[in-house]
Amino acid sequence: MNTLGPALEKWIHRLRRRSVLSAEDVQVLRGLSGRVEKFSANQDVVSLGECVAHSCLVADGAVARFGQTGEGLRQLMAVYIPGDMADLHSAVLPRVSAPIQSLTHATVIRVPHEELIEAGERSPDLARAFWRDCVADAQIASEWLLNNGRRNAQARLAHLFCELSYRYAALGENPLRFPLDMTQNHLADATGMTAVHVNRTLRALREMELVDIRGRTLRITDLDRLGAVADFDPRYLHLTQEQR
Amino acid sequence: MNTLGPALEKWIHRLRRRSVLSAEDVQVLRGLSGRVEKFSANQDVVSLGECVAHSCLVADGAVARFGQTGEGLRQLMAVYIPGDMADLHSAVLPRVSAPIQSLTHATVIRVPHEELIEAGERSPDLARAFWRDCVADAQIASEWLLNNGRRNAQARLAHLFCELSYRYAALGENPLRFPLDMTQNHLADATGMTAVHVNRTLRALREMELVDIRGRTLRITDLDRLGAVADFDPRYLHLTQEQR
DNA sequence: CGCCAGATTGAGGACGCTCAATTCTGGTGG
DNA sequence: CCACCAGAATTGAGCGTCCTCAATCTGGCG
Repeated sequence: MNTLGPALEKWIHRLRRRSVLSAEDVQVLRGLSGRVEKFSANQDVVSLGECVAHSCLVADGAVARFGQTGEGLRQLMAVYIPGDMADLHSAVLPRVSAPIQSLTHATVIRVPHEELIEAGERSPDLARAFWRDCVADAQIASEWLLNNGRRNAQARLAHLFCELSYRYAALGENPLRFPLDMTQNHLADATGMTAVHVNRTLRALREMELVDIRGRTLRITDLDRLGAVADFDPRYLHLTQEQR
Repeated sequence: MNTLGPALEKWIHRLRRRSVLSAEDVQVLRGLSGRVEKFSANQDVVSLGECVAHSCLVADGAVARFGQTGEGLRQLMAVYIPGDMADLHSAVLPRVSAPIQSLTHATVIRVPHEELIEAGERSPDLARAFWRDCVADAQIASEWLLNNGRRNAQARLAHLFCELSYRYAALGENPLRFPLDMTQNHLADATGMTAVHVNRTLRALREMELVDIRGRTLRITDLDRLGAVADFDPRYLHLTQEQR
């Protein structure tokens, strides 16, 4: 364990679910440094247009990547929970094309690109693991595109909840009861809906006894049926190792 | 020039727009091999669930990546035109989570992953260029997500046309008159609409004197106004070099 | 206790969908 | 060279999901 604490371990754990890493590679990862920063809700972690020199590892809370139209409509492009390296991709494309903001109180560790790139140059396996991680995230974005474009309101929300459930499960946490650090406005921006319609749809899901939101925690009453409503197939998350 | 011909040169050209590559790196790329394959419309180039050992370089025509819901609704996740390496990402994630199909007659060159990976291991710059290319593609998918989730029918189609215009321009071709190898059904699947509504929206765009589709070619009458309707900002395409 | 962001509810309207029929087009074989 | 055909484009009518606007309610915090 190093100064970056459990968040880094979670990230390493996730990388190892997706790639085979040698003990040395893991040691290199454990040697990464970082600066801890805390945010309250709805603050820019990384701003649009900025040219960043660090990637953000989420240690606590939740952050998200936002897109925005000219009229100011927002679209959430990804949600990051503890153990996620929110913008690993910025290591190779440092100009920020979509800002990252905190959804609630969040703490983030900024890891220097320099160290990530150097680690990748020393170990091709590590370089490939980083590349693969970005590709896996891209496939999540693609699934969101499908979700957004071709499913109805209930399925969209259900799908998002299923995704989070599996991601929390992969962290070893309870997949049926986990923090949902998003307001209904955030949910609306994630699913391309309005907050009003999110509210009504949420009520429908509650009345179907599928999910229940109490404060900041989401309870999944029936994951199987929720998955059926969502048309959910967890394979796109690439949470299990699939080697070439 | 090698056996892979102008398609490979186009791809190298695109990589060099996004990354600085040494002359040696370029020579390595030119040394890649590949097997040419031809397809008629709507055939699987790469099938769902398959574990592929090659990436597909588009030489002619157009192909696209498809998502599909349980009910069979389809969502186009990306369109690839000549010079695009459609699934470079499969080099690190070979299991196909979204099939690639031809949109019209298309010819594709299958490049062995082996050679790509080896090239990346020899040259960290090349490895980073591949990684960056995948990241840039991911940002295009994110922009599609925003487009799909937060813009109306006219803007969605206009945005797609603008994107293609800039991508053709980057290949040195006419940005105001280029092949649109997509049926209205494809356009519908790309934008999360129905074919009927695509048709009506297309008529509206034509009546606004913005675009005109004749057979398989798209003519852009007024790119500036089209861009305004689309709320288009080409930066997400990463077609100009932006170094760290 | 007052304040404020977020959640909830109502009513009406619009954008895009469904279903179905018709026309157009390009490629095919006779 | 023409007739034919299948796929694509086009149009109409009616409907439904989701949006807009606006008001009210709730819970946490200073």
